[in-house]
Amino acid sequence: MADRNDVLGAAQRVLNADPGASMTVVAEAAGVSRATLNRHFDSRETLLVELGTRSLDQWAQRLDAVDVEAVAASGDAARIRAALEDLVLGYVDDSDAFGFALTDHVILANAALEERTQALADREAVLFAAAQASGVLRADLPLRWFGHAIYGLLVAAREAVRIGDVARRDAGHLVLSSLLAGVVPS
Amino acid sequence: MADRNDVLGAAQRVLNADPGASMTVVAEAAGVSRATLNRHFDSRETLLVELGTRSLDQWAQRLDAVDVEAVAASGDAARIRAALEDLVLGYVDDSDAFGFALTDHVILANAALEERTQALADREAVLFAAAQASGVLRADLPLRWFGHAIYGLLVAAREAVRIGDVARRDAGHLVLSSLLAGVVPS
DNA sequence: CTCACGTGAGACATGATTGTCTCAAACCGC
DNA sequence: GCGGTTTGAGACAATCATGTCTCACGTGAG
Repeated sequence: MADRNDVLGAAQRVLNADPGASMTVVAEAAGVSRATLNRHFDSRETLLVELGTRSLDQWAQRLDAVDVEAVAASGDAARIRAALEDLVLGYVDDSDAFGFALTDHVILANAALEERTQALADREAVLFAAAQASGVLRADLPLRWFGHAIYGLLVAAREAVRIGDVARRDAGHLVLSSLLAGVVPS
Repeated sequence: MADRNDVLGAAQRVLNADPGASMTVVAEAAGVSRATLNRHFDSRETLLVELGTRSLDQWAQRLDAVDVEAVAASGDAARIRAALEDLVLGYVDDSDAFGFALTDHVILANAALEERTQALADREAVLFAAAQASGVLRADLPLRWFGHAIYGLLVAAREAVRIGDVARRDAGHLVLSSLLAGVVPS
């Protein structure tokens, strides 16, 4: 029997491939009838929002995993740098599964999710601020830019892998290296 | 009277704000009846594809403007570097108007557009290759990655401006600086 | 065995969007 | 001014995804 969570997982896979997939397609992919799909999720939006929530959960988990607040508070440049790298590499891994949430309009338009996104961005910003203070990140860039830049490179990596321009296993390194050092030789 | 081109411009503005806008909304924004809109464009897809074409035209124009082929052939590091900067700054300007085409699924799914996108990416790649050869770009990154990275940062900048995290006039510098030098102090 | 429960299949109404069509009015060049 | 052309307004059919509902079936617990 397909667990509610299994359904969610299948939906994630399908929508990741085609964000416009209909409920019928999602149901088929989940090996479940459309009726059952609607028993689990009142509406399409409910499903999308839940998936958005899932991706934010994952984001939060990444932040927890590196213990951003503690690392930021430490002011230790080496720790901050390491946390930053872990974080970005983790994001790249996640973008594989949650990537569609990065650009899906239904998800992006949801007020609750947007609010939570802001909250998570704030948590992240604390790390960025500490990084700037300790010389790990450039102080001449706006604090808020770092998050966006990472986001953009995630979108880029996802697309590059999809197209076949870069191997999946290289994506993490490319994002991290480009982000930190840029594309010009030093 | 609304010229066909005016309509296209209005459609661009509307869809830039809301990529899911209906034909009715587009027509209203263009100050034209839905009937007339459909006289200009057979279908919604036709309209989208035309807008996609427009954005690719703009891209091509940017490549022409810096004369990529000639610059690449010159092998002159300074010229290459300058062209690269002009190109990216130009893209950032364009992303303001054409940005929605960056992520719209109807446009991205169109075979003809995708083909042309590849062709333009190829033209761009020539410059990147010359840049790598002349030491302007890192040789340890895959050639194809540069285009994606730029694309990603454009998406990032667009979003950052939309949110209000960065001022429009700063976007170009942020993208260029982050792309070239990275976010770590040198 | 039996009963409660979840499920699949499918019919159904609904709503939104799309593309077409018609007709009257406005507009254009001559 | 006239006749051809373009437009707006609105009706129209068709399509499609959605959400609801019913009913028969299978299963699993008691």
